Amino acid sequence: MIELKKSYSPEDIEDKWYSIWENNGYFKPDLNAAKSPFCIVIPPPNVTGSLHMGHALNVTIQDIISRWKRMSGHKVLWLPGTDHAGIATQNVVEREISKEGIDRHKLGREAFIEKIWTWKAEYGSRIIHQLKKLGASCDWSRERFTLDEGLSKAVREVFVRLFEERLVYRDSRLINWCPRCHTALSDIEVEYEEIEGKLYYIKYPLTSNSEVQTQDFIVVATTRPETMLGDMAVAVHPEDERYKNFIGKNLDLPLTGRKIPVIADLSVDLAFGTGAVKVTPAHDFNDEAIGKRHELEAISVIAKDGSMSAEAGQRYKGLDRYQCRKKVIEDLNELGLLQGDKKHLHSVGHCYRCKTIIEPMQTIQWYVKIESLAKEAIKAVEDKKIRLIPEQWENNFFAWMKDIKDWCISRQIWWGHQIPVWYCLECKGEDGMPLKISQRQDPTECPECGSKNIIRDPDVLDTWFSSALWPFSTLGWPDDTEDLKTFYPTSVLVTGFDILFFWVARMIMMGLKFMNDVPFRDVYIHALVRDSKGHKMSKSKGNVIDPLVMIEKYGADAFRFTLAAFAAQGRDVRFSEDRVEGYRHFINKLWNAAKYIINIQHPDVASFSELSEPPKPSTLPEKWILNRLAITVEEVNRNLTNYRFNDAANNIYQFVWHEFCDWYIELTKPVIYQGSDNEKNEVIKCLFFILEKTIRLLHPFMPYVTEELWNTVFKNSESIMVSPYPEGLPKYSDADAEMNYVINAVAGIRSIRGELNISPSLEIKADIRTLSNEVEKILKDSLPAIIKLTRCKEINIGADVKRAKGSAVSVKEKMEIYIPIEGLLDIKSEIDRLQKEKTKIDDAIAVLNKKLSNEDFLKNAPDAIVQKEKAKFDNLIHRIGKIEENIKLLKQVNSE
RNA sequence: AGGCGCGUAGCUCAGUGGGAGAGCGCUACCUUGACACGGUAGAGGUCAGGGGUUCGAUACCCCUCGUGCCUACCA
Repeated sequence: MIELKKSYSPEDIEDKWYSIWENNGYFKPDLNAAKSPFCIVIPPPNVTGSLHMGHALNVTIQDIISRWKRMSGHKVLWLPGTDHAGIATQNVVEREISKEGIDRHKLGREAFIEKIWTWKAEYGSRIIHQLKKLGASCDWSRERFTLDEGLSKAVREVFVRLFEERLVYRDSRLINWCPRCHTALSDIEVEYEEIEGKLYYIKYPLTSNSEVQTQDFIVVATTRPETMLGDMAVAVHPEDERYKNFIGKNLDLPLTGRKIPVIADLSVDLAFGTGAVKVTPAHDFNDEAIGKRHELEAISVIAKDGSMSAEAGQRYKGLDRYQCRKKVIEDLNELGLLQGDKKHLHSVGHCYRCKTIIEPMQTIQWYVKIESLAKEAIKAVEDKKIRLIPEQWENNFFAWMKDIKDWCISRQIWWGHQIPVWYCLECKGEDGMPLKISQRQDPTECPECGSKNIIRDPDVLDTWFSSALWPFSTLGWPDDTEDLKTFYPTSVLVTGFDILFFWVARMIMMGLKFMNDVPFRDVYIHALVRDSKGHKMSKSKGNVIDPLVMIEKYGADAFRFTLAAFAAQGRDVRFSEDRVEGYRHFINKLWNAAKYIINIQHPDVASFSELSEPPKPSTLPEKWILNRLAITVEEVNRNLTNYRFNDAANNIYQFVWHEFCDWYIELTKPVIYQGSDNEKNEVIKCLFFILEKTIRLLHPFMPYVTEELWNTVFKNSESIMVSPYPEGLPKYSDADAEMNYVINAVAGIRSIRGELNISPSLEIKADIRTLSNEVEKILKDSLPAIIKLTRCKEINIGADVKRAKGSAVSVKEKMEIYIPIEGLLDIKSEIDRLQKEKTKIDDAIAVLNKKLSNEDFLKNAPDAIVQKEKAKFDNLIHRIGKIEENIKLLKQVNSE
């Protein structure tokens, strides 16, 4: 005897099924199977990470696709792994050890890296456990980490080849520097944030031996007064009448004793500030460009830790850049050279890892020459070798790729792939710098001069360098592995738009360069998960919803289904917990439908669970529900193909609840409880068939509950995971329209009962005048069901049915429904009752009216409460109208 | 400043050249042999506003307002 608990409780079964799936190897593709390959590589979460809503959405979508494709007959590889996340991880561990009063420099490079590995061993698998909680069907036997031996080999190979082809180079220029992380950052690792600063107006006096009057000066406007210590010129627009006479003259740079020239440059905006710009080539990107045009020197007055350098002068040296700003202002003020300041809104670059304000800094770094790589990537997208979904992202992609700058790939940190370059200290390369050596094996001597006096570059590669190789490095490249042959190019990449440039664009470039083929065919770009107000979730804002809490409260299935239902293309997700609760109810609904079905008493009921052929019914409800199922199956498959997960989820929801449960199951009850064994046979077959198909259809969305039902109700294969996905079911196209008449008849009778408040326990008579023979036949065939659903004792159907005196009417398509209410209701006392109710409602309206015209209430009550009260008010108004109508109807019936 | 979105029920959101929808919330009734995590009947919307195209616009085009994001600039 099969049994199901009264309601579904996820906590009992989720972990159980997950380990059964994993232990039975259902997540592993069979490479020898004669099936077409399908592959997704996971966007590797940071090892430091813990599951957030973004991951949850991302992973749910990938799992839906993977399970769907697996059931649809592909050999599916969903390859998981984690990213070493250079700066982020180093920061986390640095914070950890600082609690013990240690810093990494005291510890030394090797010992520090050792610490990180220890930390990774302990905490790095947390995120993996959390992915499993969601039900992710990844092949864990192929799990990768970006610092694995194999992936490191790929990184080495790629770097050396780029080096050999001169696509990487070393150069000294201004870069974004994080003084806290103590490393260079690439352009996109800088986040700009609008902050309110001050614009200071500073007087730069003309040098006294000039022919112009000595009291003359130029006023410059700056937000960063401390950088004036490194000023090399003041630039004005060549056409600016105010300054024309100054061009070529010298100014005394206050606080320094240096003299700097006034130069003319077209980049100066006449309208901004004073029209005169102080030029600090060492600490500003625009100024660097001006400096280059005018062959100015660059003096770095800020050191790499954000303090002032010796070049800033004895008075300022060692001060923090912001302390120095204060001091410079004070000093200028004392000298009478500060004209004033005003508030100024401007956006300032911050480190994307630690949020420290970045400092443009002159350093030597490694770069990837990107232009040729970008060209190929653009072409691949233009030629539709890669599809971006939704397509609108192509615009952003092209815009970014066409304007892309060389990629700074060296980082002055310790955690990551150390750059495989050695410098010979004995001989020089073409550029006059120490000779650079980059080989697949660590060199022991200089290949040019044979000197053993070589040292390795201490820097590591940008963490995104190894991520860029992920689609092929994880499959075994540079070795020619079976996995690589089978699964590259991968099928689809599922990712958020926030890493489109960090990651996706670079994978495309590297894939095309080193595999001569795109890394994936489709890129499905999903939305960001935001809070209910539309803000990004972040710890500092305190608006984070923890996916694990959702799973614990509602179960993974309900949570996953919610994410799927929210995942409309091209729109951000504003997460609301109410929806999760709603979908948990949906699961319970499904659970109870299953309970209804297996509780049916019938001698052969067990045999129906092994049904594989679709039933061939002759009765309308069965034809109708099979037709609805066939159409739902078709739509779900189509929507999944088009990455329309929300539509697919809604298709199933609608079918299960509002068609299968609301109508079909109700329609089966007369047969199940009163029908003959033969009639019952047909219906039971159909019930089992629908249930079986439905849970398979739902499995990619709700893996756990469907597996549980599959194993409880059906025993025909080991797991629902390896059963085929429904498709191509037979349709009964006429059934829809025919069933509609039955539904209308039922709805019409119910409507009258509801409106007139006829007790549900009262069995009534109804008459239906049909306006076509077809409708008459259909309704007569379904009579027992209609009677049962409307709790009638008798229904007359026919073309010649007349409206009896004193009956209420409901008009539907091709039929008129009459219910004689004389005798059902004691009309006089019903009118009395309604009058009394009317008085009650009148009072309630008066009270609410008073409340809603109370200004204190409107001012002080929360909006939601006010809205609710207003809604109540409207509702009461409407009800009073209805009651008046009904009183009128009853009076009329009474007089007939 | 430029680009890309969004503005539909009280809230969170789907949707479409012809019928305005879902979940939650709200009102009334109902413990009807799957389910109160339920059922039935209801209320609630100038589909932001204004123009245009069309026989017909919530949907397509233009403008305005509001709002979000991205890129650039910000001395």
